[in-house]
This record gives sequence, C-alpha cells and structure tokens, in this order.
Amino acid sequence: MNTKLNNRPLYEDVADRLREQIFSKQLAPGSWLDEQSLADQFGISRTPMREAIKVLASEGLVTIKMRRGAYVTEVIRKDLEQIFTILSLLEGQAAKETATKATEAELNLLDHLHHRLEKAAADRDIEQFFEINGKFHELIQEIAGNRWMNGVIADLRKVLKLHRRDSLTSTGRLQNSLVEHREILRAILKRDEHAAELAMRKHLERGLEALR
Amino acid sequence: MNTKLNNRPLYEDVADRLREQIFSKQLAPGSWLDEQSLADQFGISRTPMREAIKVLASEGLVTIKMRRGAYVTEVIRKDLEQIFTILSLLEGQAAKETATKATEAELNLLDHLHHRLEKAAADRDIEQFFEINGKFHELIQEIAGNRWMNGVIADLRKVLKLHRRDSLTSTGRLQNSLVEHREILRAILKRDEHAAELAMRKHLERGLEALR
DNA sequence: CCTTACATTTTGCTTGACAATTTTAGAATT
DNA sequence: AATTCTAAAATTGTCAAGCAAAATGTAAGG
Repeated sequence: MNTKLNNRPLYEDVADRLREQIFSKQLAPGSWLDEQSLADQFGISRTPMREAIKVLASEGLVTIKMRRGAYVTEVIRKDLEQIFTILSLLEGQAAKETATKATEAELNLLDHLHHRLEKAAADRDIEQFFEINGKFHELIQEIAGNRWMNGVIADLRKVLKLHRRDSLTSTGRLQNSLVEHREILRAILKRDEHAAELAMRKHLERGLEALR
Repeated sequence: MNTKLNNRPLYEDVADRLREQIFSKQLAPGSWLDEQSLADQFGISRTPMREAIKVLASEGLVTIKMRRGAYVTEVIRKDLEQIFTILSLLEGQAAKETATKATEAELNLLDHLHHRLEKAAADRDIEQFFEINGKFHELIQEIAGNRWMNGVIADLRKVLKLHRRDSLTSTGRLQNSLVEHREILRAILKRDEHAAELAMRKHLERGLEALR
C-alpha cells in the first residue's frame, strides 16, 4: 500500500503531504486539522501526525492553539506586506552578494536559466514560467550561499503560498516580471552589486503591489 | 513535586529548560541529547521530550540527524557572519520603521530605557547592561511591529547565543556599544529613518567585528 | 432566551512495546 | 598491533491503548 521507501522519517513525508493539501486548498486557510482523522486518512498513528503538524507550525503554515488543535494559518494583507518587506531585504542582499561572488560558470547557469525563462514567456507557457522563475531566485540564493538566509526565505515563501492570489502565480504580472528579471540578470552579469540589489528589491516590491 | 502551574504545554516548558541548559553550556555545542535520559532527568516521558527537541531544532539550536538523535548546533565563524548579515538588514529596517511610526509615548519609552542603559553602564553593572541592551532592541522591534521579522530575529539571536563569546555579552564592547546606542536613539528621536537604519546596521556590524 | 449541569470530544501526556538501525565491544584475521 | 568482521546492546521512529484536563456541545431549568 504505502510505497514507503524510507530513508527519512515518516513525519517528514507526512509533513510534505499535508503541505500539498494546504497549498491545493484541500485544507483551506482557517480550517482545523483533525489529528485523529488525518492520521487515519494517512494510515498512521497520532504520534508522527503530531510531529508533522509541528513541522508545519514551525514554518508558519499552521497555527497551534493550546488544547484546541492546529489551524491552517490565515494570511491577511498585513502579513503579506510584512513578509514582502523581509523578502525584499534578504533577496536583495542575495542578489548583491551573487553579483560580487558568482563564478563565471555560475553566471552562465543564471544566464541559461534566464534564457529558458524568456522562452517560456514567449511560448506563453505559464506553468513553465513560474517554475523557472522560482529556480532563478533559488539559484541566486544558492550562489550567495547564506544558509540561514535561505532557510528564512524558503519558510516565508511557503507562507506566501497560502494566499489565494500570490504574485508568484499571478499571470497578469508575467510580462512585467520578465522585464524585472532581465534587469536583475543584467546587473549581476555586469557585477554591479548595488544595481543588482536595487533591481531585486524593486522586483519584490512590485510583486507585493500586484496583490492589491 | 513538579510545580506545574500549566497553562501551556509541557513540551514548551521543557524546551525552555533545555534551552537554558544549552545556553549555560551544561549541554555544550556538539553534544548529544539523550532522549531517554533527559526525559528521566525531567521526570517526563519521551513524547513531550521529543516535541521539545523539535522546537529547539526549528530554532536552529539543535540539529537532528536521522536515526542518530539530536546534537547541539555548533556555530562556526561563517554562521556568525551569515547571521549578522541578516540581523543587520532586519534590525536596520526595524529601526527605520520605528523612526517613522513610533508614537510620542513610544519614543518616551525608548528614551527611558536608554537612560537606564546609561545608568547601568555608569554603575559598571554588566548584567543589567546586557539585559537592558536586549530590551532596547526588542522594544524597537516591537514598535516596528513586523511579527514575521521579529520571529526571525528572535530565532537568530538564540543561535548567536550558542557561540562562546557572543558580542551581546562581550564586556569589552560595553562602552562602544553604549555610544552606538546613543546614536541609534538620537536618530530615532529625530525621526531620521535613514540615519536610524544606518546606525543600527553599523551597530550590528561592529558587534560582529568584536567577535574576530 | 439565557444560564447551568451534564455528556462528549479532543488534546497533551503516559506507559509499554517493537522493528530497523546504529553503535559498541569483542573476536577473528592479517 | 592494526584492521575487519560479528554479534550484542542501545537508540530512534513508530505503534497502540488509554487517561486526565480542558474545551465543546447539548439538554434541562430558571
């Protein structure tokens, strides 16, 4: 039944599956996570289910209320603004550091990825576009190489995904987003750290604006 | 026996106690957390102990290795640099926002707190100094009011405390730290957001420098 | 209609157990 | 003596059954 090729704890798999259910709105914001019924549904006991729920809680995806259980976090406008403020600062810093410390090989990877983004945009392949879009951001973070920062960014991005129309999947912004990416890449390739930081910050600020 | 005036889960209390043991080096960086023995020591069962350990893991204080248990995180120079980079950006932003949005009453609180800091420094009361120092930073964050940011800062500060000589308790820097605080406060009172941000960033950069 | 008392549900925690591993300690081999 | 192999002991991750305290829902009484 359960294809469990376990080289990692069950509760992590469960956390992944719960996360998917949350992102797909199968578990909508505000809804209650019934430990027992979810455990039954996943064919496991309460123990790993509780551990999985705590993982999500530490990511901010669910909120645990004492003796009342866990609820999918409801992200309101204020949260979006606060989170974008942080992402803007951190990803801006990542772009800045990438501009200075990327190797030529890494610049090539970025350039290649951007070309694929351009192609996806030209093809109007929305799905592909957002996938590559995400990878572009992640590659910049990876090159910047600040593991603590990358962890924070990853968690916050997950929380953003709780919001119905999150800019990362807002199709209307596709063209603008592409232009902004061009500018970020250009600055990084020129190794202009200041411009790279500004371009990335602007990109994220625009992302937030698109939500209102 | 257990003075348990519990209006919050046991595992949170346990997490607090474990944290203390870690900060006091009773559980030194790199050391292994023996679930069973710790549970016995605390007079509880493995379940809440495991939950407490996961709380610490999500804060970055311990690192869980699959089927090998949890180990107190070892913070190396690189981690310090990466964490200070983040704190500098975030606390800088907090200072900036505080400069613009603080009410007069809040400015008074900050001013009052700073006066107490000056007094502690004059009295050479190191203990008091670092306590108030922390509160000053926290008050600024509270006024800025970005809960996501405050959560990130709180977690990262805890990780910093794992390091033996962390600048927050580095007595040699007391006088310099005081001067830097004066500048931060002055900028905020003048509602000069840019100066406040710069002063806070400089303050944290100096904090890192003090570690090398 | 609102309050009080009672029944039900759910969480947080306990105890006991066990398979899969990992660690250790000892024996065998080079 | 050093290295490799091997069996025993210990530890983690999970399951299962159950219980007290708290929260929720419900029914009776004012």
